[in-house]
Amino acid sequence: MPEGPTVHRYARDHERTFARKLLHADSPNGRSTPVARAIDGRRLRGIDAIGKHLFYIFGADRQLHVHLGRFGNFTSDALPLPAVTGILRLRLWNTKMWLELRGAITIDVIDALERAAIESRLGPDPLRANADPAIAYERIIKSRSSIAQVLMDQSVVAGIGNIYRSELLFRAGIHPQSPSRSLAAATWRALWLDMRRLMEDAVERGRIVTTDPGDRARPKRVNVAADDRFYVYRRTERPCRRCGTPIQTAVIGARNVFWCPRDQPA
DNA sequence: GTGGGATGGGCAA
DNA sequence: TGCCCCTCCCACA
Repeated sequence: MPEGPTVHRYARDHERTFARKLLHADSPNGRSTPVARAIDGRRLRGIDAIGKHLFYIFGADRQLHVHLGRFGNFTSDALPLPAVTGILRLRLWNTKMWLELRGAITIDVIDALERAAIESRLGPDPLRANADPAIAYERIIKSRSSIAQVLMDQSVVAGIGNIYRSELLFRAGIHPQSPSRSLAAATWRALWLDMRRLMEDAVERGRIVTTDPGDRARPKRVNVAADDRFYVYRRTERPCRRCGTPIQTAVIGARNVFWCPRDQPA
């Protein structure tokens, strides 16, 4: 269940393990057999991650496009291939390692034109060096939606998901229902820097942590709500880590958003 | 055993 | 806005 950093982390790991090598591919559940055939026996040249999209490049016009959706995930380990369990859409392997892909919403082989069309729909990705936050800001101040709605829009910022929107707004002290178009330029610059830092940190750690060290003294981890990785995400009715006020929740953009009514006043 | 959710997104209306 | 697809897991019986 990935946001941008999870996807970038996969790209980095898979690049190290599988790039520049000949790969084999199959689709144990049969659903992606045409895709497996299109890449089986070919050399993986490199991998690009843009927002939540992954492109495994076997040639300019032969790119494996993966979007994990809400449920997709990869697992990887050393050969031999394990016995197939569950619904296994696509499996890749080289002479040393294997990779399993499950639950993805998109598994396709596309050409350069199709890739360009996908990229054209995405806003700047804070995890990419050439990302221009000014492009996102233009869209933010034109929108008539709430800031929580707009932050989830992949054509505004690519890679932000439901955890980050709640956590970023808490860290910035912004109420999720604030109008997007009233966001000050300086506030946006600070928000961009904060998201880039948090997302880069998540790529390094391999997990999302949005709390600052002083706010997560308790090491034990029982469930998400008790987990001290987050300030507000899925902590409904629990006391705010900063001020003790019960965390509120509401559905914005068909997803639950969480906030502290005291630290993020309307 | 089952139902409801869950870190997405595309599409029709 | 609502519906549908993707799959797994856990609280609750």
